[in-house]
Order: sequence, then structure tokens, then C-alpha cells
Amino acid sequence: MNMRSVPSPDDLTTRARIREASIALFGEGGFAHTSVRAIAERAGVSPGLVMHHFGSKAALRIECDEYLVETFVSRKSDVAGPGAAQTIREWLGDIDQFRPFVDYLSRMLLDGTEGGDRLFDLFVAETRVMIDRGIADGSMNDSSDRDMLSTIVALYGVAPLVMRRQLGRSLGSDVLDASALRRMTLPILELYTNGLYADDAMLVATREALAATDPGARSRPGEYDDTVTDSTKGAGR
Amino acid sequence: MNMRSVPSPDDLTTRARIREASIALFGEGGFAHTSVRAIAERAGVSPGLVMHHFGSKAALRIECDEYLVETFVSRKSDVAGPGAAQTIREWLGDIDQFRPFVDYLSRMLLDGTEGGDRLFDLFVAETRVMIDRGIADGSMNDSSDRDMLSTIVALYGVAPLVMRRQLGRSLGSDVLDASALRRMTLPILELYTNGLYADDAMLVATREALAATDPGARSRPGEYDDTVTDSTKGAGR
DNA sequence: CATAATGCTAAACGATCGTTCAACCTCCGC
DNA sequence: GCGGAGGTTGAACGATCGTTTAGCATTATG
Repeated sequence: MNMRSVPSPDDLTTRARIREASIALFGEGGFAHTSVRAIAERAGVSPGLVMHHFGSKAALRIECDEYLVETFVSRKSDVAGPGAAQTIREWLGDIDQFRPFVDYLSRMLLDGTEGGDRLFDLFVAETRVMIDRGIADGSMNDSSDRDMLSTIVALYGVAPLVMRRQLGRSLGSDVLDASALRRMTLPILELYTNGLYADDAMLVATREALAATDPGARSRPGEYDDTVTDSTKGAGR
Repeated sequence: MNMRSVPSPDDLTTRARIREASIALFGEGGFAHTSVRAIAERAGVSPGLVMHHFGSKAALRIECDEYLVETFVSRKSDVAGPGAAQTIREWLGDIDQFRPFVDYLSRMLLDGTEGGDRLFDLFVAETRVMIDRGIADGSMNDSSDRDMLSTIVALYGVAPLVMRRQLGRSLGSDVLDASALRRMTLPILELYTNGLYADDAMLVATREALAATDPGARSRPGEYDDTVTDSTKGAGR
């Protein structure tokens, strides 16, 4: 009896069944387009009962948000050893475990609710930990702004899910299909390994351009001034 | 008399004024949350006139979509010389020119309308041209799947705009503010230059893992088999 | 057994929405 | 000057929505 991420709708409390129906419909059509009557019908109850249990549609949404955020926070990873493929395996495990909720979570990140904010902050924090470890053990490159790097990497991580439709159209199959994930993995990893630019000409030029119009950065002596210049690029100029 | 991207609402046709009001409100609150009455009020007309000019709210949305897509397609770049900073300058010029429409365009990319599809395809196509040129002149690294790379880079380009709220929260200021753009530029460019991973250990391991479970890839002789292994990384294994 | 509480239904209310309609005004061609 | 066409208004219609309410079972409690 292993725990499924989506239990059969029959052995649930009526309250939980309404919540599951709401999450499904909110994920499919969004909050505004989903009516209380549609939720009630999917849950097999009357519209009045939805109000009886949750008070209002907005409160129902908040409860769904919090339920999913809590579920996501307390998820347990596959405890793969700290090998190289751990990160990817965890990421794939996450999207496999939360497959029915991907659309809901994506909408959360976009609709400006508190749950979406907490979710994104969680992603950024976890990414930050991963990057800190990677830099510590030498497997990752540092950045001139590690907070910003963490935010960007987290953003790039959720971007394929948030823009699932467009990316799926471009791929010819749904992003969460195994074939699509397989096809995406290598190019992304190549990008994260080799970078896009063959040399640092663009980086150097931009760095100089920014410094030229910098609003008083050189006046602060405490800050680090020369940015990180590791890696083996350097054909520019 | 330079052309502003947003003309004063007074010297416009009533039809155009309704369209401008719709774009503004759709961008702020989305299509579902914006009522015809609100559009009419913002345009200074009666709700009936909106229907008289556009037939229905859905038709009005389609016209707004097509108007913006057409405007975006026919935009002219700043014709910066083919130097290194051209790409960034064009990108910054775009978001500066379309600043009032960023939210609307972002919603288009997400709401599954035809206009959003055309917009994303346009981004991917332009990115593909940029990458083709970069690879041709040696300034960019090739990928094992150049189509996929183009899609990913395009996706990563619009991601900060689509997730404007979350990124803005993380930055402490709006993404389109000069300070935010300034702060984002270098870390992104570093990521695109040096990559995130310091060596190709993760890439090699994933490549092998994918090949082990590959559904009949080695049986096709026509395909290229060994992926690109340029760049100067290679400390792995 | 009586009673209160709980889970639940069906109907209705009030608000809002997209849309329609009849009428009015204005301007232009004849 | 006259008539018609198009721009415009404001009211009203019908549908849908979130929510409320009254009532009905069922169950637990004294």
C-alpha cells in the first residue's frame, strides 16, 4: 500500500473531495473560469455544500493553495546519494510526483497570490542551497551576484512548466511526456555546461558598458569590484 | 514629432481609443476580470458602443491580440551595427518600446490564444536566426539540438517578463526598472558565458544515462551520434 | 425517546456580466 | 431643406455567478 499522490476520490472526506475537485478544475481552467457549481458537480455534491464547508470560493482557493504549498514543502526527495545526477533526478521526481498539480502550481506562480509567492521563494531558496553546495565542492561556477544567480536558475527551472503550452507546441508533445523531457535534457545541460557564448567578448563588453554608466559603484570600497573570472573562457579582446 | 508608442488618447479614433483602453485593462487584470463596462468607462464611451464597434468582447480581444502581434512583427530595431552588444541592445529596446504592453503580451503567451502562439513562434524564430549567426561567426557554441536550443533560449528570454511579479519581488523592484535590468544583466551574461557547471561531469553522466535507456537511437545510422563537445570544459571523469 | 448538531439538498436572491434594442443626435449628399 | 446613414447613448434582457436560506435527513448525545 504505497501512498499515491492522487488517492481515489471515493475514500476521501467530502471536504477533501471538494478540495481535490477544486484543484483539478482550477488547474485546468483557472480560478475565474471555474464556477462553484462545476466544482460541486465534479465532487458529486451540491453547490451549497461547497459554501458550507469552505465559506466562500476565495477561502476555498486559499485552502487549496496552502494545501499544495504544504504538500510541496513537506515532500521527501528520493534521497539519492550526493552524486552528480542527484539534482536532475530530484527535479524529475518532483514533476512526476506533482504531475496532476503542475498546472495549478504554474497558475499560482503567476496569479499573484500569497501561495505563489511562498512557492517561488521556496524554489529560490532550494536553488540557492544547491548552488552553494555546488560552488563549495567546485562543481559549479560562482557568480558576481549569487543571489541573483539563484533567482535566475530557479526562474529558468520553472519556466518550462509555466510556459508548458508554448514549449509543448514547439516540442510537438507535452512537456511532461518522457520523450519531451528526454529531448530537453541534453540541450539544457549543454547550455548550463558550455554556456551559449563561445568566448567572453560579450561579457567583457557589457561589463565595461555597465561600469561606464554605473551610478556610483566604484566609490564603495567595501564591495568586491572585479567580478568572477573563473572558467576557461577568455578569447575576447 | 517623433512617434510615441502610446499616443495621447485624445487624438485617436473612438475605435482606437476603445482598443487602447482594452489593451491597458486586459494587461492589468486579464481578459476575464475586465468587463466591457470598465473598458467603456476608461475609453469615455458607453458600453453599447463597444459592442457596436467590435461585435463582441471576444472579437475585441482578438483584434487587440492581432494589433499587438502586428505591431511587434513590424517593429524596427535600432539598427545597431552587428557588434557584440547588438543583441542586448535590441532586447532592451524591445522591452522599452513595448513597456506598456509587456503585461498584455505576457498574458498572451500564457492564455493559449492564437496570438500568443504566433508571438512565441516569432520569438523562437528570431532567436534561431541569432543563434545561427552566432554559431556561423564563431561567437556561440553549437548544441546537439539547435532547434531545442533556440526554443530554450527564447523561453529563457521571455521568462523574466512572464514571471515579472516573482522576479520583481526577488529583486525588490520592478523587472523593467533600470536598476533591476542593470542587476540582472551581468549574472545572466555570466551564466550564458561560463555556464553553471564548472566541468562536464554532469553532462557526461546524463548523456550516458540517456543513452542507456535510449529507445532505439543507436539503430539509426543517419543521425549524428556523438553530440557537440566543443568549449574548453572537460575535467570530468 | 427527545433533542441538538451535523451533513447535505434544492431553491431562490442579488449582483454582475455580455449583449440587445430602441431612440437620439449629427453630419453629409441630394 | 430633407432624408438617410452612421456614431452614440442608456435602458433593459437573459444568463451566469457567488452566496444565502429554509428545510430535510442522519447521527450523536442527554
